[in-house]
Amino acid sequence: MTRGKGVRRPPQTRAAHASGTVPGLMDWYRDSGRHSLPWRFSRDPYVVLVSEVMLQQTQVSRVIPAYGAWLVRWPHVFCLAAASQGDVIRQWSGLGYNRRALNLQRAASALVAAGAESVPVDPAILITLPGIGRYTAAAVASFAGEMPVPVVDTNIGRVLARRYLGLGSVRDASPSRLWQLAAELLPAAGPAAREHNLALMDLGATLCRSAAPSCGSCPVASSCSWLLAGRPVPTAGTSVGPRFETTDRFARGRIIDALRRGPHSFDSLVALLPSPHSAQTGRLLSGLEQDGLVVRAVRGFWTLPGDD
DNA sequence: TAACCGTGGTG
DNA sequence: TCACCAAGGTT
Repeated sequence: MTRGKGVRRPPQTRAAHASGTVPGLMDWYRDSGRHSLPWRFSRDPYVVLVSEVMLQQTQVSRVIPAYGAWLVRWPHVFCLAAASQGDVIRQWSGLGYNRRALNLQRAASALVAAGAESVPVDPAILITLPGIGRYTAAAVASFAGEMPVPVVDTNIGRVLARRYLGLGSVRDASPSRLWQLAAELLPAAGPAAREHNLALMDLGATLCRSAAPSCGSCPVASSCSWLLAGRPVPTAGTSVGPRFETTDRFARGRIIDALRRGPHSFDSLVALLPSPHSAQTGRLLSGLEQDGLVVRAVRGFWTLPGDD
């Protein structure tokens, strides 16, 4: 397939890092960036899209093995578009937020149905696809397409909020302000913008962490508004929810995981929940059916879509 | 817009 | 132990 076509090491020449819009950032990135993350060696927009969707609210360490296995099985957008939904949901096992898997294939199918021969890198097109929002569209455009577009994820947002706005938490900053800041700081050339975006992201992920940031090692500490203000404490977090095991999210996950192993009767699905109630199970199955994650089969059995 | 959507790691 | 968090998106 075309997967290997765009593979190359990120440029690490001195010239690419000699200057930057954030003093100190690119020199730090050259020495301390996460250059070995597998998806950074590719410029194939399909490959980058797969990584970005998997990384939505999911840790890097959990994505790495899933990413490799996914691309072995479906190395091109054509392959994913032709896969069965059940197989796609099974392959997503362990990543959570199973609608992401379905949306990723819906996006692939929509592209192929529209005559595309590859995943586009135009963020205006990408954002029209299911499961792709502002961040993911920008990430594919910048990281795969090397287009000079700003990128704001939770890491970059936190770095910008602290360094430029003096806010301890990204939750205290307005998203539009963060995107505006990211645009103002963006280098003009696409390849340089890509490295800049990755550098900000790595700084947020490794030093400028949400909890216990390592300001002592930070390359921009001397100009950080938040640090200079004495690291004021962020506003209080959200209220505490119920135990996870009592939530719909947990029960939905149990049901999907059971159906990954094969069809189940309604009664067997009721039985595997922490507190077995047929009313709750029926409500959950209706919701899952609405999402397209489960299908009613014969004789009151339930399956993953494509397994029936 | 606030709530919802999984799962696992962490201090 | 547990509240918080993790390369967000959708409704």
